[in-house]
Amino acid sequence: MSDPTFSIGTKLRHARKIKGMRLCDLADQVECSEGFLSKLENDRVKPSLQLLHRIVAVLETSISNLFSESNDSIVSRAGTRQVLHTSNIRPGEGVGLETLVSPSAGHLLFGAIHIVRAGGGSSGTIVHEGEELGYVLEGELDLNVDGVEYHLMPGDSFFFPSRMPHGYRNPTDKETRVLWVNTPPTF
Amino acid sequence: MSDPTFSIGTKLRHARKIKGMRLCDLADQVECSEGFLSKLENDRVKPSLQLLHRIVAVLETSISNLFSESNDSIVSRAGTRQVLHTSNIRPGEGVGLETLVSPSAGHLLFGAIHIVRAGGGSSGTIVHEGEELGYVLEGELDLNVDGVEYHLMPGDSFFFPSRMPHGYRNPTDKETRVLWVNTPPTF
DNA sequence: CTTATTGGTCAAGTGACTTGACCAATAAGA
DNA sequence: TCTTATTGGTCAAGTCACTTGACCAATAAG
Repeated sequence: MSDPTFSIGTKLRHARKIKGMRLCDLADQVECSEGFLSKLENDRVKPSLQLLHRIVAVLETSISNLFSESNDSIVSRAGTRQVLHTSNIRPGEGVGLETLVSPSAGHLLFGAIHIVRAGGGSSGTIVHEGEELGYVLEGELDLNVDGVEYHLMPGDSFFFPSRMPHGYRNPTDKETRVLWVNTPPTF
Repeated sequence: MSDPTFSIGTKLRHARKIKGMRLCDLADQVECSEGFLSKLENDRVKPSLQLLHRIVAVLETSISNLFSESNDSIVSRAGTRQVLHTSNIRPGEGVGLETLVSPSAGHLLFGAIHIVRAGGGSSGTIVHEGEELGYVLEGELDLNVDGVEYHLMPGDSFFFPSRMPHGYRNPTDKETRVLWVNTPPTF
């Protein structure tokens, strides 16, 4: 009822997974033993603050992030989300706004972002492992997956493995809003 | 450009993961070797149709499902989704409709469903592994996670580990629509 | 000056998956 | 017909990432 959403160990493990590191990689960089990190992620030991500091530095998170009870971060409110990018990628390609739907950047098996694009906004083409799912909340979207073009309307959705080359654009001059979910690699 | 979305091996692996089985479990039930299944899931061998038949039987999928090119199942259209439940759980609790947003039931690292609930519709409380994310598309939702009640409006979202006891209901007599994403256990 | 406690190390163990050597049964070639 | 491939597998050893338990130095407490 008042437990933090995730234990310290779980948060650390997720933060590590998101960076695609193994225990031995982290142990190398942090300069401590792999076994100790394992116990740490399973909440079997308490680290010193010195060590914890080195760990969060490597994992690019913060100690406060680890310790935040963040009970309320179970719910994320429409207007209050953390901004990831305010992209204005290339001239004439419109603007975009990406905000974080899943809480506290990381510590997750999958993540979701809310994307708003106006006036022809487009994206690059990224290829990686994992899977991608999107749901068009508002407006229209031209999605290109593996060379095939799909035109999506509100309520339409898509799903594909991340390794398929993909990109998208807003073909209209109205705003398009998309909820985009994907997995980090190698979970 | 015309590859199937997933290879046979990947589909088989996902189907197995969804059932929470290890290679040795499947090998036991199918009565073949673990090594061969490993090679099969990595697309290094072709099985006989007899063997494949036994495998899909255990995994509760079908051969046609494995071989479907399903290029177009990358996109799922608003009105055309597969219905999972048409629930009318208990008298006085309203009705619900759950449709599948992610394609072809299974073979996925995570899945998404679209939930529509009218007039006080509620859900049971399930506890399992994994993580849950939801986004309120329309209407209002009362979400209960680990004994704490949250009231959500359109555009609000939630995220929590599946092991926290959770349930939800529609507190209004209007329709509520939610996009719900979660992971199968043990990925 | 003992005796705990804290914060670690190290090496062996484990679970799940992968790999390579091998093999029986059918198919094909001279 | 008698080799010779090819197909569809088995089996045991190997690997990878993680876990576990025995141990240990340094500080704290009785």
